[in-house]
Amino acid sequence: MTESNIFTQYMQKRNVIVKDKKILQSSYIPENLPHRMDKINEVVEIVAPSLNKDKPSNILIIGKTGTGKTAVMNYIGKELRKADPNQDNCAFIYVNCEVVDTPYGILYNMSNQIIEEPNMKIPFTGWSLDRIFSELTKYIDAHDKIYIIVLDEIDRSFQKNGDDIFYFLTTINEVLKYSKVSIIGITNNAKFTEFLSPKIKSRLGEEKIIFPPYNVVQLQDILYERAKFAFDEGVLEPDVVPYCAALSAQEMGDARKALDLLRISADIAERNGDKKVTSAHVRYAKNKIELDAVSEIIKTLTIQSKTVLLSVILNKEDDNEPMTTGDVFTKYKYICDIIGQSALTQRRVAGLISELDMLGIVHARVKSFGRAGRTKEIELSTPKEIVNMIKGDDAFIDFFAYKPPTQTTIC
DNA sequence: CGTCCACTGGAATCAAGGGTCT
DNA sequence: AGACCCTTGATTCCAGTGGACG
Repeated sequence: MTESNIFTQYMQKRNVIVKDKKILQSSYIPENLPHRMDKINEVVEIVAPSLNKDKPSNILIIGKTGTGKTAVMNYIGKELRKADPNQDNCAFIYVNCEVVDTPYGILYNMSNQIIEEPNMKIPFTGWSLDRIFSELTKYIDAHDKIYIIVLDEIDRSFQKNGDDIFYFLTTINEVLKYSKVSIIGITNNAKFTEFLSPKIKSRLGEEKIIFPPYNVVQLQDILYERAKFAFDEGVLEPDVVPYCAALSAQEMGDARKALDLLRISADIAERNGDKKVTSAHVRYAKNKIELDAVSEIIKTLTIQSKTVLLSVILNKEDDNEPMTTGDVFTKYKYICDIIGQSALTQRRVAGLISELDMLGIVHARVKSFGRAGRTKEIELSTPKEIVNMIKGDDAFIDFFAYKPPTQTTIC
């Protein structure tokens, strides 16, 4: 028995309604992937020869977020390891290009999964790409097996950095004598291949598999499949799963969102001390998720970006008219002046606005006013909570403390 | 129908800051 | 220590461009 501490009372009164939290994580790989057996079989059929040291075709997997692409690949990876426990014939490597989206980052990540000897690992910065390429090639060839490399969210990295890595990976087989590499690219952008150079395009897309979005019924099955193990009988009100499924089906059948929704709903119920999860919890969870997503993004913004955003907010508060890039820039310079921050060029600010637009924090569309020029019409599209968060940011304390000499109090 | 404004989009380039290697 | 390497954010330059106005 441990001594009591400040956590004991919490631990004792805590009511637990989720038996096993990790089952509800979207990263968890269930024993059984409902409505995806057909896709699994398609991939297995292509990949299977690797167990006999034959190189499988490269595969390009296309499908919207939350359609099970990653889950299927992880599942296959798990099975592949079961079939070849010592990885004598084939090694399965999974790299998510979204987390690390620089060429070096991807290569670093990938290489260190491939390279097992600790003293041969690649340092996380400092080397030239060429050097990694050649070390990696050498290492791979020395091990005489099939490497299956899964590149998740492949389009992310590509858009930013061109196709160097993919060129390397798709042509590496020409240099290899003993080992072979086969690539499985995962993308949620159906038009991804358009950007590729013809050579890479044909290599990468030797086989294409398309993952359609889930419909409501399928989403329900997926949720029930997990809920079965995560909750005791009767903890979920009967309408909870259908509600989660319905909400997520509206968002392009995203199973990850559906799971998040269920997990967070349960979390909230738990923290409230409720014995059951109800649709009210789900509504609350949906709200929380949306808010968290935006505030997470805001936290990672540069000070400059935040300043631009603040400028947009203030512009909107001054008058509700739609604003232009010029308006935002003027106000932006004004803010910079007060908080003593060097101001960027208009060009750069216009760029930052476009970035904020892509993140969905502001809404901007190009509009032409004929002779009066062409500009972006910018609207703010964030809830109050976020606005307050920006205003409360440390960087702007000085700004809000500052009172222009002529200013009269505004209520 | 052409002009011409006030930006946009893209590309090339720089500087600073992380690091390794010899 | 000095030579290199990669990444990121910012700067600079320049060629468009949609459409209201004349």
